[in-house]
Amino acid sequence: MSRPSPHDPHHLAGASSNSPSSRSRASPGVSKDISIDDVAEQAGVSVATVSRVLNGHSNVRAETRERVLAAIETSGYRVNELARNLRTAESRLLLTMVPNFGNPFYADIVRGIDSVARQHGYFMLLCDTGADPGRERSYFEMLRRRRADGAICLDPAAAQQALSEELHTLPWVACCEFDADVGVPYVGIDNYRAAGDAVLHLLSRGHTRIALINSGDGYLYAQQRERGYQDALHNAGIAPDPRWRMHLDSLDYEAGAFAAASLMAQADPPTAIFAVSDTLAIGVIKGLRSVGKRVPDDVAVVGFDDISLAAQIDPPLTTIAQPMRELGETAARQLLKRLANRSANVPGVLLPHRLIVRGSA
Amino acid sequence: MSRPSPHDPHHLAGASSNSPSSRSRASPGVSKDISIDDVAEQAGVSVATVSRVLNGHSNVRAETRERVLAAIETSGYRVNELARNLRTAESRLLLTMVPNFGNPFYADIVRGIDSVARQHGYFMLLCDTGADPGRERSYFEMLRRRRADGAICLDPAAAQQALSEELHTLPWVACCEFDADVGVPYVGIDNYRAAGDAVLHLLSRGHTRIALINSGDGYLYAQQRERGYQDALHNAGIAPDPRWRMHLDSLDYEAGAFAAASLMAQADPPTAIFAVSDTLAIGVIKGLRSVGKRVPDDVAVVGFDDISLAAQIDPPLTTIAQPMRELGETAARQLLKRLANRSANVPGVLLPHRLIVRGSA
DNA sequence: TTGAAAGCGCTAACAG
DNA sequence: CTGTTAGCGCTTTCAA
Repeated sequence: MSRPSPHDPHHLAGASSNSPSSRSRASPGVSKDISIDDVAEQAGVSVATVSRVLNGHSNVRAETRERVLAAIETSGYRVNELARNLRTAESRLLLTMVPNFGNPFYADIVRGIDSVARQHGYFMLLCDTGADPGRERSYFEMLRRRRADGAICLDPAAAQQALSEELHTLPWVACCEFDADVGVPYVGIDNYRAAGDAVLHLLSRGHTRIALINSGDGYLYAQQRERGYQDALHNAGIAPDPRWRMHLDSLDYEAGAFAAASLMAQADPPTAIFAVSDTLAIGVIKGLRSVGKRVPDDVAVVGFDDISLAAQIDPPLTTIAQPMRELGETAARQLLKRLANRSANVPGVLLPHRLIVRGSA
Repeated sequence: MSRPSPHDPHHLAGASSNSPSSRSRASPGVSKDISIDDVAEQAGVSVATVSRVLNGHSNVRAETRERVLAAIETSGYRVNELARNLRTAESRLLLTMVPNFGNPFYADIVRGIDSVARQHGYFMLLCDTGADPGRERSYFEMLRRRRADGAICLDPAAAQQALSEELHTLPWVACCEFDADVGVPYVGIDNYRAAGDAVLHLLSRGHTRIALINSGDGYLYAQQRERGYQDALHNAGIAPDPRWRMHLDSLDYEAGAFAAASLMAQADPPTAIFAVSDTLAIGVIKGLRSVGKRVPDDVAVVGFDDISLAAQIDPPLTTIAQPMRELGETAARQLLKRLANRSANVPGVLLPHRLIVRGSA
């Protein structure tokens, strides 16, 4: 998208006008709306011509274009995108649904989406669904009502599936949380292998009593990571104690702290903990400390995601890094591709993760 | 907004239709769009009547209404909001501009805005400006182009002012970061008094060598808190050492850590630090630890905001709490008020802060 | 209680 | 290169 386009947010018709004439026909307080007709009249051309210069068409004589531009400038005209959108049958809005935007994990993903969207002349609407299928549905409904052109959904697969029968025809892609078999384009990482890598690291440090602090079952990634954890342990000839597997319904710091403390209260407590998210892991470290355990000396901790805070805590968190920004960018590009060609076959894509070894394990 | 409204996102015309007839006229892959005309025809009424039932008008005979509803249901019709928006000349979209949505401080504010917006049939578009006046301008431009009806801006006052001449006529309100004299409706807290309260607390703990870690001058709140800090000290008969006042261009953990370390490298280092944001304060604690200082024994730390993480770190952070959720809700209500009545006089409002004493000071 | 008809402001054939 | 014109799909007078 290199040439100036009508959808480029930076292509501001008359935006630099500070002249008082911008409000030439203003009645007290309210500035009267100027339409394309006014501009046409002022420039002595037809609305079609104005529309052409607005949209950067080349078939306008330079001199005419200047005249139109001047009229736009002095009148302070702004395109009415409501009208444009109706006419072109697109809203140029993309939805991004997250279960909880207080979770720092989403920040960079969302930035990635936003940046690609803007590059292509779209705006991104961030929607907090609270992982509630009802809320989620109401956002998908925006697609049907043409308030948005497409969506990227990071909600739990469970919530997605609750709607899936009716959702197949809608233009959206799943991000981070997806069911490869469901036929919706997706982008994410290989959660199974990533969890395995985390366990392998702990194993290589000599741990055998390794606990898993997982989130609830609504998330597919949770199941994938759990299988990765179990298989890695089995492959090492270790039969994991089921008491060491915890399932939490929250990713809050508190939840992690609580889980860690209750793990330590067991008879033969684990010497290492793999938490499926950094927020959880940070809580775990706090919980450990509160019951007098040192990290990593008494208990090693590995997290997941590599949020920016992970490097800041004490001790710095060893974790599996997800390429958040790329995840978002890729998802956005997939969606755009689907929008450009509704029948395009957009495949699922898996991006690489990597283990970041810091102080906690 | 108690009666079903055309703008209630939960008022989903025909949303519960799962019948295959929803795609009755579908060609392979693409489902043909159904318009209000189709519904009218199918129900044997005029489009005007369909429109009336869509909008919950009472002047439709019950039997007719049923017929229309049935037609909507079986056809799987969805209102085209692009058309509706053009006709009613509103987009039902509100913008929220934040300088950096990775900053957890904004999470609850944004939730507050979102919740009030949704209650009133608006959607909220979250915009990350990066505190860049250019980006900010492009979002304000959306108002002029009618893509959004109003905006709430949390950007630095400096960025707002860069645009202020042209922005007076636009429907927006400033939140948290505002210049009361500029004539734009605002909501925030009394930063001057809040900073004073933080200092008073440190004073009451016996500290006299109190440092200030502040953000850059672009933020008005920074100046207000700095004055609060200075005056509180002066009133206690203390002349603060200028070397103890630091100005950072970032609110990152890293920045706080670095500032703390360099403070401690001074000849007569302070025994207490007041950081103007919790993220900074968390970094400060880490920085202190990295140079071998204990908190609060060697150095006391007070933060600002009371983000959820504040209670989780070690030691738990003493801080000034802002009523984030209420700030957002109030800002949204102010904006809505202004939208409902363009000439309404919407005053600025200050919400109460409070000191939360935890372990760090 | 209902319908006919006039646009909302714009884009895109189509014709010149 | 430019203008005329027909809508996009909806809401809303105005009349009946």
